[in-house]
Amino acid sequence: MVDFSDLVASAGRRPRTASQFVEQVLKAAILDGRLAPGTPLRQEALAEAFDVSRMPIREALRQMEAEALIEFAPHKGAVVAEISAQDQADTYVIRQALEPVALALSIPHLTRDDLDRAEDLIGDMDREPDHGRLGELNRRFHISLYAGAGHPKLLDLIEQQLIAHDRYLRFHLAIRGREEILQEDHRAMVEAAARGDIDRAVKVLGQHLERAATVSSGFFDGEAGA
Amino acid sequence: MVDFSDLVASAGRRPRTASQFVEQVLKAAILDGRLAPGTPLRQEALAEAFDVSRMPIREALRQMEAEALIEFAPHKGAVVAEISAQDQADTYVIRQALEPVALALSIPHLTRDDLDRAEDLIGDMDREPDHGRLGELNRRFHISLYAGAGHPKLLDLIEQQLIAHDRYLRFHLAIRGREEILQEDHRAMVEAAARGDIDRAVKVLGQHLERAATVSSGFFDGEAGA
DNA sequence: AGACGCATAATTGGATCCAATCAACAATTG
DNA sequence: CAATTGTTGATTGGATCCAATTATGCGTCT
Repeated sequence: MVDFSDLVASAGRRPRTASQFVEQVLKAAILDGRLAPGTPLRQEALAEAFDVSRMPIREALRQMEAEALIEFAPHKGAVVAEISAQDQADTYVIRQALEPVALALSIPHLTRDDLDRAEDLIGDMDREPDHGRLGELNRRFHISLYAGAGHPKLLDLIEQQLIAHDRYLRFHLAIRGREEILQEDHRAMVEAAARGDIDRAVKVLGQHLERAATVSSGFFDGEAGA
Repeated sequence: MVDFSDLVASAGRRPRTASQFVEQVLKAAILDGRLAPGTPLRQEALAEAFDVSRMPIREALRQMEAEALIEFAPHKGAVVAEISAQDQADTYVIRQALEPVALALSIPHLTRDDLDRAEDLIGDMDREPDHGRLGELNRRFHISLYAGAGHPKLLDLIEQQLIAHDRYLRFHLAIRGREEILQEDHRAMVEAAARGDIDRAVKVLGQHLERAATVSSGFFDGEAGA
């Protein structure tokens, strides 16, 4: 059983509406693994923990359903979406299709600021002791390299996939340590991007995703305990 | 001003919940252009037209926001999402990245049924007089070719992009007639897929999307009247 | 005359209440 | 004794009501 009160206590700044607040907190909790897959989300319990009525809860759940973070069944309620080898593989296939395109489009327009930010994030990842925050840093690193791509819809879509990836990264970090981050690839990508070497950067990114997918794919076969 | 009652009158079978019914009707109306971009969606007016309370309306709107079909501002309400040359270009970039991957993965596993369905849909498109329904047929055609790809998340994502594309296709059909469908490309794709010729099929698909994007891109420059 | 401020109306966000649906368990029957 | 059916409790879906926020229009002041 999960104590939802802990979640709301650890929340950041409250947004304008209660719905957004609920969504923000639940989303973060699902992504960093505090809410395990399959956990039922009872509206009444959540309402009490957040000290609001059931209505903002319902609206937040509806939106998270559309983001595939939870699964909804009419008159049955919501549960945290399951993770699976299949789902993880899907995410990698999609990232492999989208991110090289974004990177290639982005590199010609990358600014010094973008590259600095990417390098800073690599350093931040080296120093970050909390696994729960590594996912966000990794996400921001990748996105910073795609910042010049234009095509906001493309970037939104990639961010969604990176968010989905976060859930898996969390598990891998907990079990196998942080080798999964593959920081050498990150450095090589920034270096190639800084030189404007599109082909090289795209190739490294492709290998990076390929390697990450391979390392990750073994996870569900034996070690998936909890 | 739009008469929402007409929309609800033209609706199909009612799903289990009122929210789903509202969402289904509004979604279809936005996609086929009956609800123009920028149209404000007042909850009270919708509630009256659908003969339900404002609550199912709100839940439906929330979900459509997550699908980017409407735009939401706190305390201001919802409007039908705008369309733009930029948004259309984004959609094509994303489709160009995703669909060739899906097609290549799918072809080895396509069944006779899948191919028959694709061919039937080409014929249906030739015979369909209603522009509003052409989008759905085109969508189903593309998806039928990707049916063997596995990776359900990838297919869902592609379907989302095809849905987004529907809104633009509707406008092009109304203004320039149905040349935009490029049925020769469709036939060539099925033919190559049936032969198991992945390279050829992927190449035709890439050109198909390229040509469609080119034809479409001129749209917003001069002819956008309404 | 134009701009600012205040009051009022319209609209959405949230709370509370009721109805419909589903799950679990007990009683009954073959 | 197993299967089925009725009944009760829990949970979600929907309706109504109230509060908070925003837009609009008028009046006043500069």
